[in-house]
Amino acid sequence: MHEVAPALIGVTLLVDGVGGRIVEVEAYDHEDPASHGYRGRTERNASMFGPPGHAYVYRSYGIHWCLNLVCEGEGIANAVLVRALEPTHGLDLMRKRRGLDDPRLLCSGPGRLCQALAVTREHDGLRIDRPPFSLRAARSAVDIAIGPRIGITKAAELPWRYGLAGSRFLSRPFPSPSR
DNA sequence: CTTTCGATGATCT
DNA sequence: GATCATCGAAAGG
Repeated sequence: MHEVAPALIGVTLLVDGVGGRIVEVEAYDHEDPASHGYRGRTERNASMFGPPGHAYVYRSYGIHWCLNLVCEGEGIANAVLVRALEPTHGLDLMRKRRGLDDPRLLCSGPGRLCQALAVTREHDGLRIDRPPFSLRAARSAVDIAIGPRIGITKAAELPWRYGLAGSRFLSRPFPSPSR
């Protein structure tokens, strides 16, 4: 899980040919009170418990969709929330879907990214290595930033957020290395 | 720049 | 009935 999450940074994620490089991700494991899988399998989170390599998509705040990639063991609810992309493919379509021009605002957040890529409940449970999804390996090694996760109330202190250090496309900057 | 707040609906208690 | 892995607009410094 915590090997998979940072390994996703820099990977190109496309849905129907539209998407970009993953620059921000958060890990949620089965012993994590903040995870949807923590309290066991339900109708909503069923795909979290399915085989790895599938998508888990859920509705957030009744308004947005959020996309996870399920990792590791079938029957174990481990997943990675995709929080931000650096748009590289299908910019015009993303602008149209989002009603915005600024590339920085197209995919810099889990809800925004799903709107830009048109991810919905229909993608829940689909394999992420087959159409409409596609993944392309990172072109080269990247510098990974680590910090606390965003927007949660439980286990908020755990540093399970991973990102591309210094990227302009993060949903929020990572805390400075202190001083 | 910051903080606050409403929208909106499925899910879970 | 309460919660929520969010966003964007609005208001205040």
